[in-house]
Amino acid sequence: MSEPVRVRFAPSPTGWLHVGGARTALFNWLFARRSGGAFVLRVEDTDVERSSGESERGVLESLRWLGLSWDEGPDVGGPHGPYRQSERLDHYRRATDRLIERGAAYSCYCTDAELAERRAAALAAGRPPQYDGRCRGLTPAERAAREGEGRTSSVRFSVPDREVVLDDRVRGEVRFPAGMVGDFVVLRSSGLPTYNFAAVVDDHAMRITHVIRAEEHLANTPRQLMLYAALGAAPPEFAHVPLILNRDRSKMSKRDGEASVAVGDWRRAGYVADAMVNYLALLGFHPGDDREILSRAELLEAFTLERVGRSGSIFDAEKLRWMNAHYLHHAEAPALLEWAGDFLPGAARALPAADRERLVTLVRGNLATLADLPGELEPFLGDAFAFEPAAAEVLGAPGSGPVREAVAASLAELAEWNADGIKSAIQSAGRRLNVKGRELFQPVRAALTGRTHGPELPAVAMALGRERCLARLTRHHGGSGA
RNA sequence: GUCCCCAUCGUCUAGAGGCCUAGGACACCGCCCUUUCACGGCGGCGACACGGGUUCGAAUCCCGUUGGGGACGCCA
Repeated sequence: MSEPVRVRFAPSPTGWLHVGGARTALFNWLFARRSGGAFVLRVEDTDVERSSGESERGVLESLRWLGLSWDEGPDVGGPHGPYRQSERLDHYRRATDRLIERGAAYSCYCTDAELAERRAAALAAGRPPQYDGRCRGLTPAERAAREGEGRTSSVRFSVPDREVVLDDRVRGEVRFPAGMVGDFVVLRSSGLPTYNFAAVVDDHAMRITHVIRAEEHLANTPRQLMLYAALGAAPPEFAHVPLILNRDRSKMSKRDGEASVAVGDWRRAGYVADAMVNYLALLGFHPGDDREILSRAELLEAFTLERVGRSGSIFDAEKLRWMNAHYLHHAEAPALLEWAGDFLPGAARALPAADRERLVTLVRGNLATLADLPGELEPFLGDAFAFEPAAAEVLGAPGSGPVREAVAASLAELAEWNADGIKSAIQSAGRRLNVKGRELFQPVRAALTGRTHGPELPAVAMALGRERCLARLTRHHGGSGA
């Protein structure tokens, strides 16, 4: 009851951190931090073919970027290390020996080719593609014979023929009928453990109390429960969270035309971690009220497994974008500048700190991602521009329509441009041409800034490079005419 | 094929028998705000997969159908 909570996130370093993995990590982190428990990071690198140190570094880096700090892990150590499965082989070996001693596991001499052939045959015949258990009852003599042939062996678990009942924290009671799984491999012929076995041995050794993971592991759970029983260990609580889906509702994966699955890609595209965390938290979790924007503290305060849904969710890049824009729009200048990092153009970086802050504050309302920064800042930066020729070009350009004419008329009066003057210039042009002020002000300002901003803009723009703003104005209205 | 899971607007979701002529958000479509550093406000469109029960009453409970997904690996 009062046993301290210990949860873990166990990525396999075979690629970049997937948004689904990120959400699983986030839920674990939230659960741990909320209860004052420990969050353990364990690297499941038992697939030597696909695992790499580079991937591990990438995954850890993405996790750090998201701000999901861990208490124990391969980089920081801890009392139950090592935290990389490839460094825990002796644990698996010992557990395997224990299983064999108890008659709960046995050596299997079947080869990959034989197994694949039988699996295909079973499938073709409409039978479940399970291992048929043919090495289970081998006598010592038969085993010796096979070893004599030079066959290598793996170790399989003797699956007991009984129903397994799981009481899942998000799905409730789930019953798995007996006879559904065949004897599965726990230790490969290479000496490396398989996922189900390593996870059980480690979760037990690391004193994990709650296993919060994706629903794709639900079907693995009966196997793991049987292993806990055979090992004489008490299983942790399980909570299987629904999958994150592609548009076609299949498990989210990288494919053409779909949103990126890698957290790092979103980061590089100018998304900020707070928005990502907020968005991911709300995929499958609901705070219980109408809030959509929740800080980490609010998420922490609201999070419970009881409020995690049961059905899969499609990853909606549009909503993520909206949320990202929200965070950008509401960010204080220092935070925005910190987030901006490499997205900030060199010319802006060269500015005095006060100007830099003023500049980003000015354009932040127009940003959807940090990648919009260079474009939004461009009118205020860069080379000086000759105003007179540009203005002449606009005024002499063809085109018609009251708005365009009024814009041109305003421009003419902008020779004496200053912060107070722009509005009266626009208004007087509007009066002359009988066009509502709003219709004029909008396009002029939109042209100036790319979108909307208050009149302080001209003053700032003037200070930082008014010619450049005007260049933009002439581009927009000089070309499109009416 | 077998087992398991899931099922409310296009999408994320609220809803735990009457508060529902089903609420919020994104997107979309209109309208409004620009003597002011705030990036907003208002409105519209739009869903309980289907069929049976149970009940005075069902989006909510039960059964079935359909649909979708996941798992059945010496991947995790």
